[in-house]
Amino acid sequence: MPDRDRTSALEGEDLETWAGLATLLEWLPPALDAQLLRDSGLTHFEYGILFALAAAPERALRMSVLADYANSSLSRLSRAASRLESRGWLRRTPDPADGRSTLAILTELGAVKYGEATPGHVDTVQRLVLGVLTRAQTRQLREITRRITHAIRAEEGWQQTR
Amino acid sequence: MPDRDRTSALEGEDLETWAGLATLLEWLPPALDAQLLRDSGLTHFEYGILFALAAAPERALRMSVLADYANSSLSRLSRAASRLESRGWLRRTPDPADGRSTLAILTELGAVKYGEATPGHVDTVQRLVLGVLTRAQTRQLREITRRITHAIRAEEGWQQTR
DNA sequence: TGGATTCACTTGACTGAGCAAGTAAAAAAG
DNA sequence: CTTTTTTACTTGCTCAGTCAAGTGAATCCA
Repeated sequence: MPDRDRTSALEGEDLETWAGLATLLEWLPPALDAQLLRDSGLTHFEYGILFALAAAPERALRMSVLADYANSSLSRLSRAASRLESRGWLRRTPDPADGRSTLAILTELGAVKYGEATPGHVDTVQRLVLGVLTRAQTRQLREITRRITHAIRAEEGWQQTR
Repeated sequence: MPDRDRTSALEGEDLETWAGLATLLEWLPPALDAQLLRDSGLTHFEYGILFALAAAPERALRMSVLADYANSSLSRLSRAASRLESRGWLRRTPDPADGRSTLAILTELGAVKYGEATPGHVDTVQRLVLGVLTRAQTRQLREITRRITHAIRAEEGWQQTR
């Protein structure tokens, strides 16, 4: 684990690295949204919700669990769920096991929608990300994102679902 | 340059890699904003504007050039500039050389603000990103982001300042 | 068992970003 | 030189996201 000098300005290679990542942070999300919106009328965030539900047993998850999977605050998820619900792709019902919880359930229509949206999205991820990296880089990227994510979690006391 | 199989679902290591990056995309920007907002009342985007101006000759740049540096649409920059202007950190004046263009100029107050905000921000970038990576990983990250960014630019016909 | 907490959301108010339409200046066309 | 087009923004509208406050349901605890 390195601990390079901590002067008070990013310089040289570090600056380049950081600038590159910052640029990625600005450009990649809009690029993903653009394809999904154009082809399926979904944001990447909404797609993520469908993805998580499609993979879940009974195609159902508690809102709080889903929020966790989708890296989302509960409030953001709540609004997104309203949108998806109004389009018939999702429905919500109180959890019979605990009246406080709400189950988000992917409808049949939602499952179809998810199936239709997937190939284009996967293709985009391949074209923009996985496909342009070598195997070694893919492996490194996995480790790199893991380390950064851990650092973030450590940073902010790690509050559950924010 | 690899060209691995293109089935229509992300699986195994590819899925892990992508999930890791997607998580980073959700968590890192808020983490950066959180520190900057708490300590300096600036978003990362606004900080980027101050950074670009501080490094520019005369501390001035045309809005369109600045938009490019800040990975921003002109409309987004225009609003951000209004906010910064109302707080006295920036002023705008028509470019004497071309009346269509507007020069964004960092004020003395803005330069001070930038100076005060920088150490904390740099420290955060070190703690969350550069400091948790090995030298080799930093180098790889630079190349990885470069490749992905290029792929995005290629993708969308690359429209100037969006 | 009953009153206070805690939990799991939902919602109102506000802010920031995107898109499309508008404006003024410069450049190009005729 | 006038008209048209292009350039460089700015702004109104709408919408997604945050924060804080609100609402029931479950749990704690005396």
